[in-house]
Amino acid sequence: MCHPHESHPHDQGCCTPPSGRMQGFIQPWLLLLLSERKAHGYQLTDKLNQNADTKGIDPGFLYRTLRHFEEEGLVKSSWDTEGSGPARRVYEITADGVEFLHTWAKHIRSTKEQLGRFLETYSARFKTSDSKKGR
Amino acid sequence: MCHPHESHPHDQGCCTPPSGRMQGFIQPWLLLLLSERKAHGYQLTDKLNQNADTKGIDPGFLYRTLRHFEEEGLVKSSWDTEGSGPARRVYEITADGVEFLHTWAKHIRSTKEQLGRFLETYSARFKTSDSKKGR
DNA sequence: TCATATATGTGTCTTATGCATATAATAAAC
DNA sequence: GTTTATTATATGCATAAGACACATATATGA
Repeated sequence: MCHPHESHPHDQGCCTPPSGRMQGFIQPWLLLLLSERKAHGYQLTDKLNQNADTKGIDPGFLYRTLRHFEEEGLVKSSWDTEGSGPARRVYEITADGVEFLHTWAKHIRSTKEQLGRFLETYSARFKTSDSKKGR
Repeated sequence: MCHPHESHPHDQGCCTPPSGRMQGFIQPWLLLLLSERKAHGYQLTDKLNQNADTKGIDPGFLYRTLRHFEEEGLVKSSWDTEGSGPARRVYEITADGVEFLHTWAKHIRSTKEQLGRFLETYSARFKTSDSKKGR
């Protein structure tokens, strides 16, 4: 299991470059979206699906994450029974949540820089001396 | 468990910005180092520890990863019984391993770009209008 | 009343990785 | 020459993220 040349559905890490999304990438997007306006899970799914980087989120994961955020005080929720269809749990970001989004953004910036440093070293090692053999 | 304001030793993902290293970050570094010269695990640990981004790797993880790479044909190993101390298992990257490193690098470049797109959206939302309230 | 769309969840499994611990051989100390 | 430290490799176990499948509930239209 987990062969580099087969592409298993949910190969993450291991010896394969993670084919899926990087870990902890959806969460800051959720907080960012909620910082724009309050929304319920289904709406958030729609918005995430409009962005290639966050497309195809698992609803189970989404709702669990939102509940988790609420436990942590990053968001708060209330039921919206207005309108048609089943009730929606509407999430709203808290001050703590906004603060936390800022912390998360700093982390993402630093991760991006780490990746940049890897790519620099990598490029220095393989600068055009790619010894392209066929392929 | 996993509260944003407590900093647990190995908080990864969840609702906290991952405090440790991002998933799948050490592996490409290992292949990159091995693409420069063959080495045994202990040497690789030393080299990783010289880089702030890869410092403090767990030996168990290192050796397991190397064995895994070997199963996948990305590296091959042989015992070095010369010199003092216990035998060292010396790892050498294969052609497949080099190719795979390139694939991995592409993935890292794309992840970096994803992070960039998040940060752009984030900055657009919070451009200096940080509404700094004390804190 | 039965199917369908909307909306929110739970159960469970795999995998990555950290931490603790085990093993083994040689070198150095006593 | 036996104990201790250093070098080196490896296994066992716990946890957490996330994917997948499935369960639940309400409203609407046929």
